[in-house]
Amino acid sequence: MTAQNLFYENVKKYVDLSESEFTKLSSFYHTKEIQRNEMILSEGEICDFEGYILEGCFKIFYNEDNVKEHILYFAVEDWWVLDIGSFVSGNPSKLNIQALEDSKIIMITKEQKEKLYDEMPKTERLFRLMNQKALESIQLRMISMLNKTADKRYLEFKNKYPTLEQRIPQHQIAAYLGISHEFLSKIRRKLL
Amino acid sequence: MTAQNLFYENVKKYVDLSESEFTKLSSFYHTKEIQRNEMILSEGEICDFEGYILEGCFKIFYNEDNVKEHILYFAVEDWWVLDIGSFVSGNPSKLNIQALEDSKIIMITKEQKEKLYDEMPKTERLFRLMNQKALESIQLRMISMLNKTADKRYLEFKNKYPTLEQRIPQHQIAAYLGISHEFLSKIRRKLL
DNA sequence: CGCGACGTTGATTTGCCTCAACGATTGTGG
DNA sequence: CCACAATCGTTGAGGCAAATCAACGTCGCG
Repeated sequence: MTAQNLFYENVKKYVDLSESEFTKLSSFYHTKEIQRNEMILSEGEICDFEGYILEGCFKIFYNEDNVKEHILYFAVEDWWVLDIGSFVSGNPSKLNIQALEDSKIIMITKEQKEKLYDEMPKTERLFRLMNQKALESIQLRMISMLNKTADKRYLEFKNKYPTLEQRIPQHQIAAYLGISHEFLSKIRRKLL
Repeated sequence: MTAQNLFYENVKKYVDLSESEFTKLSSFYHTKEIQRNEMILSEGEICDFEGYILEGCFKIFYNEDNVKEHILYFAVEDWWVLDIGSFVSGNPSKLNIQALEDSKIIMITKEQKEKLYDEMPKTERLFRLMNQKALESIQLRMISMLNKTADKRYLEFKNKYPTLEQRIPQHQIAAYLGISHEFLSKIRRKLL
């Protein structure tokens, strides 16, 4: 499967689109290659794009006191990268988005997105469903945060994203789990 | 403003609807009065409804080992009550929803909701936008969880929902913040 | 080679939990 | 209308989970 087809397959899970409709949908997007460590959004900027990942991996994170990073989520193939708050409201973002690998995404600007909704009303449904999925998934994580100690959350993460656990440095996983990297190291030791 | 008007005003924030369109939209919903402490969803059931609160207050919570409650969110006037995961997928819910006050909501069944989308495509947009708002708000809370100690989170909560802080018993606020009620009590003492 | 990114380990401290005991208030059935 | 239970909040003692700080080893890379 080519990278572009990944998008088509994914879209078709949510709405019926003919090939020509998909071609039209695609025309609103443009491809972008991003190098490892490149920032595609920095705190204070307005997020005027929405990206869909064809290849690679990103972290979406919050920077506390310019010292500590807290990772809101990792995004890999078939996920979205944007700060939805900033994208929707047009307010400056508090988040940062950075590539963890050389990556390839397709992007749409806010302006184009509005046009897309106007010209292809079907996409309202597509993005409603995708938002629902995202909402569900972050709710599950919130429950896990309220509920479970760090070792349980780590096991859950490994279980849920076995490939991510390989691709991403441990100290970043710690920043996602909400613990220090030292403590994650100690958890891993115990689990052996 | 009557309770019904609350719904109209809220909907109009997201999409343009004529009065007759709104009447049609309303016809998909039915009003329901719910008494304090009544459960409208229990763990294991399928959430086949979506409710919009006209009056009152609910907690949406997860029950750990049938002992400890973790509150995913509180919902008051102009919020929604449902388990979106169960509602969308049709799988049994892990969540519970209970009224904290005598309440009045309007409800729509899953079946009716599908019909609503079919007959009034504009509502796709309405619910897409509402989901976006919900997504943004839970993301903010997740950052706060990753980021802040309990006393900061408590102040943030008070600040953001000053009225809720009055309406809701402290031990429930503790369950929302992810701390024990004893510890919340100690935090409050310090803050005096 | 030398430096920066990454990971490990130990010592100490701190945030928060658990358990237990105790008022105050509310609710409820007799 | 009282008695009693249930709910709610407070406080203290002790313990555990996780943070912080510091030191050190490894690896990849300019």
